Amino acid sequence: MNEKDPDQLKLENQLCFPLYACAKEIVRRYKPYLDRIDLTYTQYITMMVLWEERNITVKALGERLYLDSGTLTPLLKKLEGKGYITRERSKEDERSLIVSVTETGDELKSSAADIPFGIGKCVALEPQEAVQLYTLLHKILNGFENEPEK
Amino acid sequence: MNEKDPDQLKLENQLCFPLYACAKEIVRRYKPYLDRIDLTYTQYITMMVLWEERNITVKALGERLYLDSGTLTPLLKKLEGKGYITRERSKEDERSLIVSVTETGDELKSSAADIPFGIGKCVALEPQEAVQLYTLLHKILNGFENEPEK
DNA sequence: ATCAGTTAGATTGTATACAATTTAATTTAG
DNA sequence: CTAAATTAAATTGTATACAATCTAACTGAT
Repeated sequence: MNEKDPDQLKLENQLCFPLYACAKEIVRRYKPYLDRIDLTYTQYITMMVLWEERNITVKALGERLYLDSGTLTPLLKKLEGKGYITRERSKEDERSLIVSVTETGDELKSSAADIPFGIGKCVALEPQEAVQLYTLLHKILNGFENEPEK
Repeated sequence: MNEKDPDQLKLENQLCFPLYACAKEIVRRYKPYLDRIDLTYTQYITMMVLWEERNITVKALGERLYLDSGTLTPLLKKLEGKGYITRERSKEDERSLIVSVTETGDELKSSAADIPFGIGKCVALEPQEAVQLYTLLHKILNGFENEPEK
């Protein structure tokens, strides 16, 4: 496990690569399901937060989704265009934009209800392995939160 | 674990989301290291395959990296522009494009030698947990390979 | 109260990703 | 052998991502 072990630069010895590839491939497999409700994957996880929170600022949404305004601003404008959300400035702090789910957006949730099950079928893990993976990923994500301020 | 359990649509109950977020955040943490050698993450994993294989067709490269020509063609043209690779049609089959690492591209490998170690520090996992994660991710990826032809 | 510093979003520019289509080369079926 | 089918890249169009910058709104220290 040397710091300069040249084998560390082999693709098969990387941890990040299977993570990257897996995430990408699973998101790709969402597409046929998401096409039916006219959402992309990023739009879908955004709606997921809104189905739960009803309304949320762009900043809080970005923290939940690990996305910044450069990604969210155009995406939220698209969701607004589809009529699934509204965007309005906060009365208390005009800098903040509050995103809220519309009735149409809410109705989408029932159409999405079978998606997690459909995706589950394409991930070839036993239930207890899925829990293991979930735990490990969240451990990494929590590690990021405790990172030193840059 | 009902097929229509509404809680399945909560972000925190998703397996794909932490996968997506983790991959994205780790790639983002590569940036300062990769900036030094003027590569993006996708260019880096491409070079990693080339450091190992010396030369490879675009098709085989795409299979290794789970990327298609729509992503690879412009990326490979950039790597060619930087002088790290060459691109030439195969003599045996003019449809195939063979990508080869140049001497300059090869020299890059030693500059990259400390990157895996640097990234390792920002992933807060014990060595045995990293192995566990590696195993689970490869199990999912292998599951994809055995998928029915569409 | 004022202005320097901070904060929230929006914007700009670059680089992926990928579906769908196109083009050229190769293979195969009749 | 030749037309049809297949294959490998390239191209086109849409949608992320994210760093860097910008703008407007708020905060805080004096």
